[in-house]
Amino acid sequence: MKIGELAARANLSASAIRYYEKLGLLAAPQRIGGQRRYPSGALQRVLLVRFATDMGFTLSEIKLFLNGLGDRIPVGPRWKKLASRKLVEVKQNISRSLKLKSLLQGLLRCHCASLEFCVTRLSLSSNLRGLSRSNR
Amino acid sequence: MKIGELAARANLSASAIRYYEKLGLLAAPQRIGGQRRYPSGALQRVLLVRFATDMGFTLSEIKLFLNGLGDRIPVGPRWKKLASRKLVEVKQNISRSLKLKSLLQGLLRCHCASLEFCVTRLSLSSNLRGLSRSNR
DNA sequence: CTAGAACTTAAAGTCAACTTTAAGTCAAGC
DNA sequence: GCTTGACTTAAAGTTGACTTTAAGTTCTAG
Repeated sequence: MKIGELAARANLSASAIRYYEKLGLLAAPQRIGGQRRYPSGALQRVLLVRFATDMGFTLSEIKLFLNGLGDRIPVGPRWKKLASRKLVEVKQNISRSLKLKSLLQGLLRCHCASLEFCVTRLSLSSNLRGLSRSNR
Repeated sequence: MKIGELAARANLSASAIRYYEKLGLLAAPQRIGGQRRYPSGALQRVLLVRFATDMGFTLSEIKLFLNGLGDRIPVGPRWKKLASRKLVEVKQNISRSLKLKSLLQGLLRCHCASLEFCVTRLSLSSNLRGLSRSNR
Protein backbone atom coordinates (compact mmCIF):
# COMPACT_ATOMS: atom_id res chain seq x y z
CA MET A 1 0.00 0.00 0.00
CA LYS A 2 1.39 3.41 -0.96
CA ILE A 3 0.93 6.44 1.22
CA GLY A 4 -1.92 7.88 -0.83
CA GLU A 5 -4.00 4.76 -0.47
CA LEU A 6 -3.33 4.51 3.26
CA ALA A 7 -4.28 8.14 3.65
CA ALA A 8 -7.50 7.68 1.70
CA ARG A 9 -8.47 4.60 3.68
CA ALA A 10 -7.77 6.31 7.00
CA ASN A 11 -9.50 9.43 5.74
CA LEU A 12 -6.64 11.81 6.29
CA SER A 13 -3.92 13.36 4.18
CA ALA A 14 -0.62 11.89 3.08
CA SER A 15 1.23 14.70 4.80
CA ALA A 16 -0.52 13.82 8.05
CA ILE A 17 0.76 10.25 7.70
CA ARG A 18 4.31 11.50 7.19
CA TYR A 19 3.81 13.74 10.18
CA TYR A 20 2.78 10.77 12.33
CA GLU A 21 5.86 8.94 11.19
CA LYS A 22 8.09 11.87 12.09
CA LEU A 23 6.50 12.00 15.55
CA GLY A 24 7.15 8.30 16.02
CA LEU A 25 3.49 7.29 16.10
CA LEU A 26 3.89 5.18 13.00
CA ALA A 27 6.82 2.95 12.14
CA ALA A 28 8.86 3.95 9.11
CA PRO A 29 7.84 1.37 6.49
CA GLN A 30 9.76 -0.39 3.80
CA ARG A 31 10.69 1.73 0.79
CA ILE A 32 10.56 0.88 -2.86
CA GLY A 33 12.37 3.36 -5.03
CA GLY A 34 12.33 5.81 -2.18
CA GLN A 35 8.56 5.57 -1.76
CA ARG A 36 6.86 4.22 1.33
CA ARG A 37 5.09 0.86 1.10
CA TYR A 38 2.86 -0.01 4.02
CA PRO A 39 1.77 -3.43 5.26
CA SER A 40 -1.96 -3.78 5.87
CA GLY A 41 -1.41 -3.53 9.64
CA ALA A 42 -0.41 0.09 9.19
CA LEU A 43 -4.02 1.02 8.53
CA GLN A 44 -5.10 -0.39 11.87
CA ARG A 45 -2.37 1.53 13.54
CA VAL A 46 -3.36 4.79 11.92
CA LEU A 47 -7.00 4.19 12.77
CA LEU A 48 -6.03 3.55 16.37
CA VAL A 49 -4.21 6.87 16.47
CA ARG A 50 -7.22 8.61 14.92
CA PHE A 51 -9.48 6.92 17.44
CA ALA A 52 -7.35 8.12 20.32
CA THR A 53 -7.17 11.69 19.05
CA ASP A 54 -10.94 11.59 18.66
CA MET A 55 -11.10 10.51 22.28
CA GLY A 56 -9.34 13.73 23.13
CA PHE A 57 -5.79 12.48 23.64
CA THR A 58 -2.96 14.56 22.29
CA LEU A 59 -0.48 12.97 19.92
CA SER A 60 2.25 13.01 22.56
CA GLU A 61 -0.06 11.24 25.02
CA ILE A 62 -0.78 8.66 22.36
CA LYS A 63 2.89 8.18 21.72
CA LEU A 64 3.32 7.58 25.43
CA PHE A 65 1.11 4.53 25.57
CA LEU A 66 1.84 3.25 22.08
CA ASN A 67 5.55 2.84 22.49
CA GLY A 68 6.64 3.76 25.97
CA LEU A 69 9.52 1.34 25.77
CA GLY A 70 11.66 2.46 28.66
CA ASP A 71 8.63 2.52 30.90
CA ARG A 72 8.14 0.12 33.78
CA ILE A 73 4.38 0.31 33.99
CA PRO A 74 2.65 -2.12 31.60
CA VAL A 75 0.52 -0.69 28.82
CA GLY A 76 -2.82 -1.65 30.44
CA PRO A 77 -2.54 0.30 33.70
CA ARG A 78 -0.76 3.18 31.98
CA TRP A 79 -3.57 3.48 29.47
CA LYS A 80 -6.22 3.30 32.18
CA LYS A 81 -4.51 6.01 34.13
CA LEU A 82 -4.39 8.29 31.12
CA ALA A 83 -7.98 7.44 30.24
CA SER A 84 -9.35 8.20 33.69
CA ARG A 85 -7.49 11.52 33.72
CA LYS A 86 -8.99 12.26 30.33
CA LEU A 87 -12.40 11.30 31.64
CA VAL A 88 -12.10 13.98 34.30
CA GLU A 89 -11.24 16.53 31.63
CA VAL A 90 -14.20 15.49 29.52
CA LYS A 91 -16.56 15.73 32.49
CA GLN A 92 -15.27 19.21 33.28
CA ASN A 93 -15.79 20.18 29.68
CA ILE A 94 -19.37 18.91 29.84
CA SER A 95 -20.32 20.85 32.95
CA ARG A 96 -18.64 23.94 31.60
CA SER A 97 -20.49 23.64 28.32
CA LEU A 98 -23.82 23.06 30.06
CA LYS A 99 -23.25 26.24 32.02
CA LEU A 100 -22.39 28.14 28.88
CA LYS A 101 -25.47 26.77 27.18
CA SER A 102 -27.83 28.08 29.84
CA LEU A 103 -25.99 31.40 29.95
CA LEU A 104 -26.32 31.81 26.21
CA GLN A 105 -29.97 30.85 26.33
CA GLY A 106 -30.52 33.41 29.08
CA LEU A 107 -28.83 36.07 26.99
CA LEU A 108 -30.94 35.18 23.98
CA ARG A 109 -34.17 35.41 25.98
CA CYS A 110 -33.09 38.80 27.32
CA HIS A 111 -34.49 41.94 25.72
CA CYS A 112 -31.68 44.28 26.73
CA ALA A 113 -30.43 46.69 24.09
CA SER A 114 -26.81 46.60 25.19
CA LEU A 115 -24.71 43.67 26.18
CA GLU A 116 -23.28 45.43 29.22
CA PHE A 117 -26.76 45.80 30.60
CA CYS A 118 -27.57 42.16 29.93
CA VAL A 119 -24.47 40.99 31.68
CA THR A 120 -25.25 42.89 34.86
CA ARG A 121 -29.01 42.17 34.73
CA LEU A 122 -28.50 38.43 34.56
CA SER A 123 -25.78 38.66 37.19
CA LEU A 124 -23.63 36.70 34.83
CA SER A 125 -20.37 37.49 36.47
CA SER A 126 -21.34 35.35 39.44
CA ASN A 127 -22.38 32.56 37.09
CA LEU A 128 -18.99 32.71 35.49
CA ARG A 129 -17.04 31.50 38.50
CA GLY A 130 -14.91 28.57 37.48
CA LEU A 131 -15.59 29.23 33.83
CA SER A 132 -12.01 30.02 33.03
CA ARG A 133 -10.68 29.72 29.52
CA SER A 134 -8.24 27.08 30.73
CA ASN A 135 -10.11 24.14 29.21
CA ARG A 136 -11.19 25.54 25.90
CA MET B 1 -5.44 53.54 36.76
CA LYS B 2 -2.17 52.27 35.25
CA ILE B 3 -2.02 49.16 33.12
CA GLY B 4 -0.70 46.95 35.91
CA GLU B 5 -3.60 47.74 38.17
CA LEU B 6 -6.16 47.25 35.41
CA ALA B 7 -4.54 43.94 34.56
CA ALA B 8 -4.59 42.81 38.18
CA ARG B 9 -8.23 43.78 38.63
CA ALA B 10 -9.29 42.03 35.44
CA ASN B 11 -7.12 39.07 36.36
CA LEU B 12 -5.02 39.04 33.24
CA SER B 13 -1.61 40.30 32.20
CA ALA B 14 -0.56 43.77 31.15
CA SER B 15 0.60 42.42 27.82
CA ALA B 16 -2.86 40.98 27.23
CA ILE B 17 -4.33 44.44 27.80
CA ARG B 18 -1.96 45.95 25.27
CA TYR B 19 -2.88 43.14 22.92
CA TYR B 20 -6.59 43.96 23.27
CA GLU B 21 -5.80 47.57 22.51
CA LYS B 22 -3.85 46.61 19.40
CA LEU B 23 -6.77 44.49 18.23
CA GLY B 24 -9.13 47.41 18.74
CA LEU B 25 -11.13 45.79 21.54
CA LEU B 26 -10.08 48.46 23.98
CA ALA B 27 -9.78 52.18 23.28
CA ALA B 28 -6.29 53.67 23.50
CA PRO B 29 -6.38 55.60 26.76
CA GLN B 30 -4.89 58.90 27.78
CA ARG B 31 -1.13 58.87 28.34
CA ILE B 32 0.90 60.48 31.08
CA GLY B 33 4.61 60.51 30.38
CA GLY B 34 4.06 57.89 27.72
CA GLN B 35 2.27 55.54 30.12
CA ARG B 36 -1.35 54.50 29.76
CA ARG B 37 -3.87 55.84 32.29
CA TYR B 38 -7.25 54.17 32.24
CA PRO B 39 -10.62 55.55 33.37
CA SER B 40 -12.60 53.24 35.65
CA GLY B 41 -14.90 52.30 32.77
CA ALA B 42 -12.03 50.50 31.11
CA LEU B 43 -12.26 47.73 33.70
CA GLN B 44 -15.88 47.05 32.76
CA ARG B 45 -14.91 46.92 29.14
CA VAL B 46 -12.13 44.46 29.76
CA LEU B 47 -14.41 42.32 31.90
CA LEU B 48 -16.98 42.34 29.13
CA VAL B 49 -14.37 41.09 26.70
CA ARG B 50 -13.32 38.40 29.17
CA PHE B 51 -16.94 37.43 29.66
CA ALA B 52 -17.46 37.08 25.93
CA THR B 53 -14.32 35.00 25.44
CA ASP B 54 -15.48 32.81 28.30
CA MET B 55 -18.75 32.40 26.42
CA GLY B 56 -16.72 30.96 23.59
CA PHE B 57 -16.56 33.93 21.25
CA THR B 58 -13.31 34.64 19.50
CA LEU B 59 -11.74 38.06 19.86
CA SER B 60 -12.58 38.98 16.29
CA GLU B 61 -16.22 38.03 16.86
CA ILE B 62 -16.21 40.21 19.94
CA LYS B 63 -14.72 43.05 17.99
CA LEU B 64 -17.54 42.66 15.50
CA PHE B 65 -20.31 43.37 17.95
CA LEU B 66 -18.39 45.81 20.12
CA ASN B 67 -17.59 48.32 17.40
CA GLY B 68 -18.96 47.26 14.07
CA LEU B 69 -19.22 50.82 12.89
CA GLY B 70 -19.73 50.40 9.17
CA ASP B 71 -22.36 47.74 9.78
CA ARG B 72 -26.03 48.24 8.97
CA ILE B 73 -27.46 45.70 11.39
CA PRO B 74 -27.96 47.14 14.90
CA VAL B 75 -25.93 45.67 17.72
CA GLY B 76 -28.87 43.81 19.30
CA PRO B 77 -29.83 41.54 16.39
CA ARG B 78 -26.21 41.12 15.35
CA TRP B 79 -25.33 39.94 18.83
CA LYS B 80 -28.29 37.58 18.94
CA LYS B 81 -27.36 36.08 15.62
CA LEU B 82 -23.81 35.45 16.80
CA ALA B 83 -25.06 34.11 20.10
CA SER B 84 -27.48 31.64 18.58
CA ARG B 85 -24.79 30.39 16.24
CA LYS B 86 -22.52 29.97 19.23
CA LEU B 87 -25.29 28.14 21.06
CA VAL B 88 -25.40 25.57 18.27
CA GLU B 89 -21.65 25.08 18.61
CA VAL B 90 -21.94 24.65 22.36
CA LYS B 91 -24.72 22.11 21.99
CA GLN B 92 -22.66 20.12 19.51
CA ASN B 93 -19.76 20.22 21.89
CA ILE B 94 -21.99 18.89 24.68
CA SER B 95 -23.32 15.94 22.73
CA ARG B 96 -19.85 15.15 21.47
CA SER B 97 -18.44 15.24 24.98
CA LEU B 98 -21.24 13.08 26.35
CA LYS B 99 -20.45 10.50 23.70
CA LEU B 100 -16.77 10.65 24.54
CA LYS B 101 -17.58 10.26 28.21
CA SER B 102 -19.51 7.04 27.73
CA LEU B 103 -16.85 5.72 25.36
CA LEU B 104 -14.12 6.41 27.88
CA GLN B 105 -16.15 4.82 30.63
CA GLY B 106 -16.69 1.78 28.44
CA LEU B 107 -12.98 1.52 27.81
CA LEU B 108 -12.22 1.82 31.49
CA ARG B 109 -14.65 -0.96 32.37
CA CYS B 110 -13.10 -3.17 29.71
CA HIS B 111 -10.56 -5.82 30.74
CA CYS B 112 -8.77 -6.08 27.43
CA ALA B 113 -5.01 -6.23 27.53
CA SER B 114 -4.47 -4.29 24.35
CA LEU B 115 -6.18 -1.18 23.17
CA GLU B 116 -6.63 -2.52 19.65
CA PHE B 117 -8.68 -5.38 21.04
CA CYS B 118 -10.78 -3.02 23.14
CA VAL B 119 -11.54 -0.82 20.22
CA THR B 120 -12.84 -3.69 18.11
CA ARG B 121 -14.62 -5.43 20.99
CA LEU B 122 -16.62 -2.38 21.91
CA SER B 123 -17.31 -1.71 18.22
CA LEU B 124 -16.10 1.76 18.87
CA SER B 125 -15.54 2.68 15.28
CA SER B 126 -19.27 2.70 14.72
CA ASN B 127 -19.76 4.80 17.83
CA LEU B 128 -17.30 7.29 16.46
CA ARG B 129 -19.42 8.41 13.54
CA GLY B 130 -19.77 12.14 13.66
CA LEU B 131 -17.06 12.40 16.27
CA SER B 132 -14.71 14.28 14.03
CA ARG B 133 -11.95 16.44 15.41
CA SER B 134 -13.51 19.43 13.68
CA ASN B 135 -15.02 20.90 16.83
CA ARG B 136 -12.27 20.38 19.36
C1' DC C 1 19.44 61.23 44.19
C1' DT C 2 19.24 56.70 43.25
C1' DA C 3 17.73 51.86 43.08
C1' DG C 4 14.50 49.16 41.32
C1' DA C 5 9.79 48.31 40.06
C1' DA C 6 6.73 49.24 36.48
C1' DC C 7 6.18 50.98 32.25
C1' DT C 8 7.22 51.49 26.77
C1' DT C 9 7.92 49.35 21.83
C1' DA C 10 8.17 46.00 17.92
C1' DA C 11 9.10 41.65 16.75
C1' DA C 12 9.53 37.03 17.57
C1' DG C 13 8.06 32.85 20.10
C1' DT C 14 4.52 29.45 21.98
C1' DC C 15 1.21 25.44 21.54
C1' DA C 16 -1.07 21.48 18.54
C1' DA C 17 -1.83 19.27 14.61
C1' DC C 18 -1.21 19.62 10.64
C1' DT C 19 -0.80 22.03 5.79
C1' DT C 20 1.62 24.37 2.29
C1' DT C 21 5.46 25.34 -0.53
C1' DA C 22 9.27 24.56 -3.48
C1' DA C 23 11.96 21.86 -5.94
C1' DG C 24 12.71 17.69 -7.24
C1' DT C 25 12.07 12.08 -8.12
C1' DC C 26 9.33 8.07 -9.39
C1' DA C 27 5.64 5.14 -11.48
C1' DA C 28 2.03 3.95 -14.70
C1' DG C 29 -0.40 4.25 -18.86
C1' DC C 30 -0.37 5.18 -23.74
C1' DG D 1 9.63 7.74 -24.45
C1' DC D 2 6.73 10.92 -22.62
C1' DT D 3 3.29 12.84 -19.93
C1' DT D 4 0.98 13.14 -15.75
C1' DG D 5 -0.13 12.13 -11.28
C1' DA D 6 1.74 10.44 -7.03
C1' DC D 7 5.50 10.51 -4.46
C1' DT D 8 9.98 12.70 -1.88
C1' DT D 9 12.28 16.32 1.38
C1' DA D 10 12.97 20.22 4.68
C1' DA D 11 11.33 24.30 6.06
C1' DA D 12 8.00 27.60 6.64
C1' DG D 13 3.08 28.81 7.32
C1' DT D 14 -1.56 28.39 9.71
C1' DT D 15 -4.85 29.55 13.74
C1' DG D 16 -5.92 32.08 18.29
C1' DA D 17 -4.69 34.30 22.17
C1' DC D 18 -1.46 35.61 24.04
C1' DT D 19 3.69 35.66 26.07
C1' DT D 20 8.44 36.57 25.82
C1' DT D 21 12.37 39.17 24.64
C1' DA D 22 15.33 43.02 24.26
C1' DA D 23 16.39 47.38 24.89
C1' DG D 24 15.05 51.39 26.56
C1' DT D 25 12.08 54.99 29.61
C1' DT D 26 9.51 56.56 33.68
C1' DC D 27 7.66 56.48 38.24
C1' DT D 28 8.18 55.97 43.20
C1' DA D 29 10.05 54.98 47.77
C1' DG D 30 13.62 55.87 50.72
